[in-house]
Parts: sequence; structure tokens; C-alpha cells
Amino acid sequence: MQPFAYDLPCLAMALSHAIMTALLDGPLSGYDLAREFDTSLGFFWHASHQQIYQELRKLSDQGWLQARCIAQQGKPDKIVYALTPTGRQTLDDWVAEPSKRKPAKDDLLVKLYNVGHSDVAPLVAEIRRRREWHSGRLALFERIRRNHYDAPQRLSPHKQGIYLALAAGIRQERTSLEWCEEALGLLEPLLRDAHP
Amino acid sequence: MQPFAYDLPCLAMALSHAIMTALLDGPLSGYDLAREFDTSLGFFWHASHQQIYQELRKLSDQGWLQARCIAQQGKPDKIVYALTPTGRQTLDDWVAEPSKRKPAKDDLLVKLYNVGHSDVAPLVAEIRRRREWHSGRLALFERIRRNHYDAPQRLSPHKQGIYLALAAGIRQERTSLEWCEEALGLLEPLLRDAHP
DNA sequence: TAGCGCATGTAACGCGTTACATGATTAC
DNA sequence: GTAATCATGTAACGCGTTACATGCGCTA
Repeated sequence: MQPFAYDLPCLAMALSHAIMTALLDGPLSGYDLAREFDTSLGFFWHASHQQIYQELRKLSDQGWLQARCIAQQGKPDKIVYALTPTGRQTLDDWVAEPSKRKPAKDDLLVKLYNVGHSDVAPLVAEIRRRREWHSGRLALFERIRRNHYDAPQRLSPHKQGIYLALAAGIRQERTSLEWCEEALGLLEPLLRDAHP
Repeated sequence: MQPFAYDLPCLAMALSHAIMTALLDGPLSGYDLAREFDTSLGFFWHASHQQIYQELRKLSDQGWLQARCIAQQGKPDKIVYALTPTGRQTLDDWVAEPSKRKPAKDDLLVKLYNVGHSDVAPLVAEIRRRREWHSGRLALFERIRRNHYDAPQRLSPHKQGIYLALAAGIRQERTSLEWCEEALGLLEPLLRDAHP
């Protein structure tokens, strides 16, 4: 029954926590957060500004963030959000929960099941495009590692955590690149004997 | 403006195409499809039976699948779906479209940004759990490869496509496993100097 | 004067998950 | 009897995307 339990809407499973995580290092505005979610944390959990603003509203209503309006000169006012002690506690509780893997879904792998029935040329083109993209991503991640996370054993625990996320990204991209090479090696020969 | 355009609801971006892909090899019932999506194709694009039944309804309404009721003895009747020529064409068109990568979102990587602020013990436990899971998955995938996709160069093009999906899975799992080892190597030493 | 950066939102909609629901037959 | 397998659905809801919307100040 639970009369008068929580009327507040439930919060996004993880985005809310990702936002709170981004606020660990200090208060930020929605705009700043949106840019943060285009890089760094956003490499592993992307979010659009629309989603972020809605989430910030909910998090404030819930009491996990404290909003403060800041007047600026030459720029529009902004609203800066800070973690509250309750928010901090909620975040810690979430970190302690077991995470669920979400199986990554990829169109391309489904399309591969159509080889032999459909034309392979577009798939080859797509895999070549991905090879370029992964190679760019890999270069970016490796540059970041070289510049900020060299010698991980000597880093602070906090930076070690971030390093491990980056390391996951690097391994991921490298693997994807290698797979692209393998796939092209197998599919390119099929291009000659074209399809009906 | 487009008056009287399509009144039919838009179809699931990829699940509909995944279902049609599964029907390339012959007609199947919703139940059969649901089992298919627990293995093989489902390794790369999972779907629940609820989702599948709804999608089948839409695909039939759209004219991309043909439903036929089959009476059985000792078992409930079943509805078997087959690709129509229009469906087949739609599928081919989809394969030829460029795919969009969806950046995989993973709670765990976000949680790693909390190291140094929250307790690492639950993260270490989570990574150990994942190590076991990935290792099981890898063993499964490698068994399938050994049994059905040995010597990929000699396979038919259709099987080569499926092989490549499997190969992506194998590389993925291997990479994840290696990452788990690296992460545990870095985080386990932090367990002793425990947290406030 | 046109476009970009800063700054914040609303609305609609689709995909996916979770919970709930039914009912027959076969195997232990 | 009671659990598992076969077989098919409905309803609610939340996350995420896309499209749409506003308005100031600086630079080319």
C-alpha cells in the first residue's frame, strides 16, 4: 500500500549518479556539465544537455543537489549545482551496489548475419569507416594517458580509478581496430564476385 | 504537411531488422524467435519475448511478415512468421544503410571515477564477478568457434559473416578479461589501507 | 549581419524493461 | 501434485533521442 510514499519521480538509474560523480570535484553549471559529458566522463557515459538539465531539476527537487544562481558580466546568468551531504551519501550507496552489465547492442553485428543474402559492399564501407574512427579514438585516449596518467602505480587512488576507465577505453578501441582488420581481410575478397 | 502519410507506428530501429534477419533461414514462431534471441543472434542483440511479440505484430501490420497459424498435437497452436518479398527488400535496404555506433554505457566505469572518495571494496568485488562472467562467456564463444567456424576462409560467405560477429564477441571478452586483471592489480593493493 | 559561444529549457516519442497474466501438456 | 516446457500476450513506466525554442554578447 505505502500511502504517501515518494511522490517524486524516480531518478535515472545512472545518469543522476554520473552527474553527482562529476560534481565530486566541485560545483558546476548545467552548461559546464554538458561539456564534461562530451569528454572525460562522457567518453564512458554520454548525455545530451537536454537530459542533463532535466536531471538537474530532479536532483535538486530530491535534495541531492543544491542550486545557486550566479550573475556574470558579459555572459548570461548561470545556475551552479553542488552536491549536498545527502547526495554524497546516495552516491556512495550507489557505488557500493552491484552494477549490471548492459550487453552492448551493435547494428553492424546483426547486419553481418545478412552476408551471403545482401550486398557486402556497404558493410565493407562501414567497417572501413569504423576503422578510421576507432583509430582516431585510440590516438586521443593514448595521448590523454601519456599526458596525465603515466606510471599509474604512482598516481593517487582517485586518479588510478580514472586511469582504469581510460585503460578500458584504450583496450576497447585497440580490440575494435584489430577486429576491423580481420573483418576486412575476410570480406574484401568477397567484393569481386559481386552480388545479384 | 504530408496528409495521410503513414498512420502505422514507426518500427523499432533495429529489433525489427534483427527479427527479419533471424527469419532469413526460414519461418519461425514468436517462441522460437525468443529462444533464438537468447543465444546466437541474441549474443549481440538481446530481446525479451514481450518485445518480440509486439514487434511481430507491427511487422505483420506493416506487411513485412506473413503470419500463419499452425495447429499442433500435444502442444498449443503457434503462429509462424515468414519474410515477405517487401520485408526482404526492407531488410536489404537496412543492411545497405550506414550503422550508428551506440557508445556502450557502463555503470562500472562511472563508479571508477569515485575511487578515492568511496570505498573500493565493492568495486573490487564487482570486477572479480565480471572476471568470472567474461571467462565463462569466452569459453562458450570459443567452443562455438571450434565446433562450427573453424577455418573461416573455407566457410560460405553467409557463415563467414556470422563468424565475424562471433570473432568480435571473442575479442571483446578476451579484452574485458585482461582489463579485469589489470584493474584488480591496481585496486586490490588499495584494500588494505581501508577507507574512513 | 551572420554566425558562434554561452546558457537554459519544453514536448513528443520510441525503445526497452519489469511486472502481471493465461492456459495447455509433459515429466518427475 | 507440482514443476517445467510450450505458447502468447497486456500495461506501466523510465531512459534516451530528436526536434523545437529563446536570447544575449562577441567576432568576422
